[in-house]
Amino acid sequence: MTDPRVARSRRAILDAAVELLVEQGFAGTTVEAIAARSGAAKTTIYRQWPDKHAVLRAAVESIVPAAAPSDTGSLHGDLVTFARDLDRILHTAPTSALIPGLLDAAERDPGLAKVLAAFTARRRKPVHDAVARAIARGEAAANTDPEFVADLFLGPLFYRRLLSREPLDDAFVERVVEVTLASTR
Amino acid sequence: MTDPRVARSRRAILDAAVELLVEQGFAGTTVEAIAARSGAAKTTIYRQWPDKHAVLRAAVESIVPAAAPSDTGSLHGDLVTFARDLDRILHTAPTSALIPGLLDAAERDPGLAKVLAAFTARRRKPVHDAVARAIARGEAAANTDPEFVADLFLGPLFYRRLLSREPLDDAFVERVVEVTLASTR
DNA sequence: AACTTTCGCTACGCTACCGTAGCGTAGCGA
DNA sequence: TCGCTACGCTACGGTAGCGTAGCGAAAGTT
Repeated sequence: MTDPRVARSRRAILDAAVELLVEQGFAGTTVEAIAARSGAAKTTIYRQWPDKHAVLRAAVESIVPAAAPSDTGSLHGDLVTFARDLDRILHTAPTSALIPGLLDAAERDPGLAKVLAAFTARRRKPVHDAVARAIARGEAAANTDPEFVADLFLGPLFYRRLLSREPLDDAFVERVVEVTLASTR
Repeated sequence: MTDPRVARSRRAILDAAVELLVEQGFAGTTVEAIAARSGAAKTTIYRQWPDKHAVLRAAVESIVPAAAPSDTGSLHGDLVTFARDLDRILHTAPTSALIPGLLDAAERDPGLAKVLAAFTARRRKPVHDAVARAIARGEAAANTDPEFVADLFLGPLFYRRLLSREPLDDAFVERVVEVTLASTR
């Protein structure tokens, strides 16, 4: 159905684009640089996408991170595990460096705004699930609002990453989890 | 001492730059557009700043928002007032539209990272002060960590603005304040 | 083996911007 | 009134980057 050559070049191009987005940001990423790094010719890029924006959008879409649903048996355990995971992602994975640029770009590009929404939703889901399990176990109050828990829990974590630029050390995570748990009772 | 002509053109240029930053973002803001909108000649811009980056930095610096220290007599009142104020700023003032771009630019430009740090610090200060007053009144535990309170309180507010893009309605603010208060006891 | 499709390559045209030079003019201060 | 300084204007040189055209070669397909 699909020519393996197309799949190959497509993957090489998107990988290179992601690398460059991480290194140079949205504004600094050029089609020419993507071509150079991927080994694909610029013409090949334009054969698969109509313009630069489409390429960047596809690149961002290509790395929507896998959600890591962890079921440790307690809400406390689930949240701590999740936060550690998030910390790792926010400091190592390419995703992290992309977030600020994505936030900015989403402000003006509706297409990227959708990608961002998908990102956010995928981030929130494990929290929702953990809360649902906790309610089922009787660990959390039945009327606990999963949405609010997600805001409350994820807010400080992202705030540290984006605004105050401090690390998510264990003590901090533990305190945020503690407060979050308290709000579910 | 300072020529009024310099002050006048400087202000016109920075105002125009801020407007354009809000509308077009960092990448889309050009010196030529700033010149056109401000009524100043491009040469005048380059007489006052060495290059484009310096102009944009100055523009961002020129709108560091005034901190609104509100002392209502209770930590609850202080926080609610602060959150409403923040909501207003985050949805109307030019500051708001600039934040995502600033976050992204700070990722690569150390100069702007400093501006961002100043921004953040100024945001956090009223919270610190409110906590200090609450401790003095005996309303909050003496060992309450103002830094943590700021993270806990501001995190969800900014998260809503940047990531989940939902409004800061009264019910949400009230719940966040409630949880924050609980953490100080 | 014959074909079809995609590829990489080179070479462009074009536009948008950056940053500078030189000029005559208008506002400012003494 | 008279210098001084900043101003706006026009005109450039130079660069980076987008997107396209046309080609022969290579990799797939039947």
